[in-house]
Amino acid sequence: MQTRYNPADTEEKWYKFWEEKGFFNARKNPAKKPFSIVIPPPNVTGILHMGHALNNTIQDVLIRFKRMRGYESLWMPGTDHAGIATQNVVERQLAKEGLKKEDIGREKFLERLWVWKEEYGSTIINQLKKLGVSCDWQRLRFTLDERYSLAVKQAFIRLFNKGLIYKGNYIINWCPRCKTALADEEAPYKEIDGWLYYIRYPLKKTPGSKSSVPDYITVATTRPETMLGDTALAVNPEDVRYKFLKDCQVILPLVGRVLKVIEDELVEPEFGTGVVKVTPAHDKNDFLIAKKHNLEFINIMNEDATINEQGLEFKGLDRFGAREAILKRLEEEGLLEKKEPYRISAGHCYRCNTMIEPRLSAQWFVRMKPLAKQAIRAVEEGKIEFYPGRWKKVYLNWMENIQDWCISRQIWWGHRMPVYYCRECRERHKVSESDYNAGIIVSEHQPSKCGVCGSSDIYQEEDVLDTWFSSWLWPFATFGWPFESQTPDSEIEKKEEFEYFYPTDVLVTASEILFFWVARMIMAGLEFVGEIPFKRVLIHGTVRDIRGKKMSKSLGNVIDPLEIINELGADSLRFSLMLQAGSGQDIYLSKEKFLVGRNFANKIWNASRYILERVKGKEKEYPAELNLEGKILTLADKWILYEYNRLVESCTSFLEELRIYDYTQAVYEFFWHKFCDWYLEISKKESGEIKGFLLVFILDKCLRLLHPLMPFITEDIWQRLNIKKETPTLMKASWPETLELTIDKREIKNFLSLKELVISLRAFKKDLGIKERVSFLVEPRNDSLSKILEENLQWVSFLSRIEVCREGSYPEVVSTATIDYDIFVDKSLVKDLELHQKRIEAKIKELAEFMQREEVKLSNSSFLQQASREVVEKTKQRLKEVSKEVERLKRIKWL
RNA sequence: GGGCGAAUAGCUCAGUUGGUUAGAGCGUUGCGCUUACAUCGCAAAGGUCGCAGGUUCGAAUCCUGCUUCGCCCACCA
Repeated sequence: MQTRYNPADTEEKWYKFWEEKGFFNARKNPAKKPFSIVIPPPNVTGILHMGHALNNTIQDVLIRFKRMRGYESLWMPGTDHAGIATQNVVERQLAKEGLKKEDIGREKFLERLWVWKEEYGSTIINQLKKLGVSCDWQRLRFTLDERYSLAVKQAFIRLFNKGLIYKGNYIINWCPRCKTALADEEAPYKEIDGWLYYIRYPLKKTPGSKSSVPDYITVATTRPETMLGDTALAVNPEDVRYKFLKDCQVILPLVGRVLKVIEDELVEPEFGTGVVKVTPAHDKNDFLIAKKHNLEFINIMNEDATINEQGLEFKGLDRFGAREAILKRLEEEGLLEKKEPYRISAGHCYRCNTMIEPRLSAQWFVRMKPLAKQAIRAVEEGKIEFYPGRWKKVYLNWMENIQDWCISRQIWWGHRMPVYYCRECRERHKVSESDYNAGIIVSEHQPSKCGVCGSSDIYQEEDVLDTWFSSWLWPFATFGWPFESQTPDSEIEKKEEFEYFYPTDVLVTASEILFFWVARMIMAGLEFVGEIPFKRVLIHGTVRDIRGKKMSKSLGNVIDPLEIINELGADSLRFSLMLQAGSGQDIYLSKEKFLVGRNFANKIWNASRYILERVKGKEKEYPAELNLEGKILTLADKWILYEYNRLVESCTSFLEELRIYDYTQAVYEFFWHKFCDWYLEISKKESGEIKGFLLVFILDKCLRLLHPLMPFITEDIWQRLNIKKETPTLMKASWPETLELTIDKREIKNFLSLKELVISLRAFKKDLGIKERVSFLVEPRNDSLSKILEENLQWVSFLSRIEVCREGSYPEVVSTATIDYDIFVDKSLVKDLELHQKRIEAKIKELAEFMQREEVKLSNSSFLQQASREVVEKTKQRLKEVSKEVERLKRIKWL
């Protein structure tokens, strides 16, 4: 074994071994309890970033832990077709050839998309493998797989038949670059700097009205270009300032249209001038008002957000160009009163960041309220739990205010909607804006003729479904649902497999997709299979750079996990992430932070190297389990076994409670600072008949406990151990159980006091400026301690780098003390007493202050009466001990 | 506008029903090649737990208010 751990030597080798031997695969196994997780399917266009690394490491830790604990542990992998994102990639490819997708047509374009998918679609999967994830790759799914597509169609049909899907003309978020509708969740608001423009709309007095009217009325707007589509002005009904508007006509500048004047509570009299221009086809609010007041809808834009023929002279300009042109014209006509700087919040496409254009168009929607109902109940009743629990509120808050979901997309890459139209029926009905259901046939396959009129002139809906409309079925569609309508392609798509593994146990995700995905999966699970999709939801933080900025390519602040894997190893990456992933907090990363993992891996490597060399050739094969009968254990042996037991217990319960950080911390602390720093060091001076076995035993168990975190290095070392192994791989080895130990607590205390003695000696020596290995006189406070010191003298001397004397005659001594031992050294050897004196004085002061506080407490009758007896006893005991300590420290000062 | 969260050592964070002298990692300072490991070991410095009240015998922990920061939601022209 080399003196340094080299991950490159091990990682690929072991991953291949695991995968080829089928260790990742999970199948229905009645002898075992199931444990399952479905992966949040990465976009097929994705490349591994730190967020994936974090998310998947957490899942792998849980999956590996449960597998070792004896569960049939399934991790279902797959990728998401990511409609817009993937289409964009191939569109860019086409653009390089000077082509648009329309040039080659839908069919050819989709062909190219599949070619792309076949070539690059497994990139992210291969990268995940480098991370060490133990997914059941035989089950790899893709949301556009044939079988999966069937599930999507079925889901659509079922909802449609229940009346939960409808088509309608509404204002939706339109991305003029992607040329598609987007769901509200896909169009997050961002604040940008803009202006609030004050525009004068000329007034004309109507014949017969008495009041005097001004020449114009001023309207404030942030989007002057939409005025081309204005059909009314609105004021608040309570606003007395504008009552006169009833008596006049408002003329829309530049266009000349006469506008209605309406009153609506939605108008805020304090904002701007208190008069709102109403553009029903280009603003969500205006749309609602227009519906209420029966206004005319005028669409002034094309799908690429250029002005259409409704825009008169501005036709052909894009929306921002039109704004400039209109402002210029208004200014020329003296109708632009002023402008004020104003922060506008506007939706932006989550795929390409283009500013959203609210657009009136015919789209498909899912009625969410009925679906949300049971999904709310499931969480309220605790059937699904969030970790950390605070997300429950966020979830409920969103669900209770849920809006209908726009699921149609005007793109080509995706599940084309299972909707067909009968041309005859539609023409006969002269389909109007309000009657979208005429001539609609919803069906899995294209019907040969119309069920109503018998016509065979039937065509399919052009739109595809929102990608999330397929992802929300993920926890059951991946198993091959629906089972009724098809025969399984293979044994892993059998209904029994689904029934065994579903509901899944934990869903691990970042908070960003709580609404996009998690909430919707809960609704889908309950709606389509009548059962929650997962029992627990673990929400981890977002990965950020060291200054707290989200990592993104455009900011240039990404830390590439693959680079970390190449430089430091996957285990280092995994461990470092888990150690920082706190309790769902965002994590702030810099490259240096990954050194913790590398250093720890190296520590494991070297500790193992030491042990393996030490026991080399001693035994042919060590037994797997500990039999201590008739064996003599040293104090250190007992202590490490005692600590080991505590470790096993806490690791197990931490992992069961999804407290991965605590688990990581615990196993790190034990291995490095207890096992290596103390037990291994002591073992250098302590032999004993079973020392070798104990070292191997603890190492074996630590490798098991560490395996979920650091699968590669642990497997590599474990394979070198000469113990009796129950499986060919550590992956499938059993998770450690606590030992039945009969260890007297006093012995642990005695060990700890020796440990404290060593620490005091080291500090004492340093304080006094003694570098050489000189003799110290150590006097135990009682006889039994005296015996203990005698027995452990060797390692105490060794670890404290002094000669421990039990008898000595010092003419002049300096002394210090621990609770149980007094320590003396010949004054002539002391080089620097001052530092030591100062520290002792400081310590005395600190303890005296503490004592005072405790004394006050104990003289307080309410404390004595009301605090539990246990607490009072403890306080008294503590005070006694501290006062003893102070006495001793004071004595030292006089020497 | 509504909701959620955070504020603890120079930095990043633990601190689970209120009860040892508030912890760790990194960083800093000093010492050290001792039978694995300098990607190491040892020792040390460093904190009125954001502010102000309140509850309590006792508050980093519970309550109220305030300040600062972050996130999410919303039909803020």
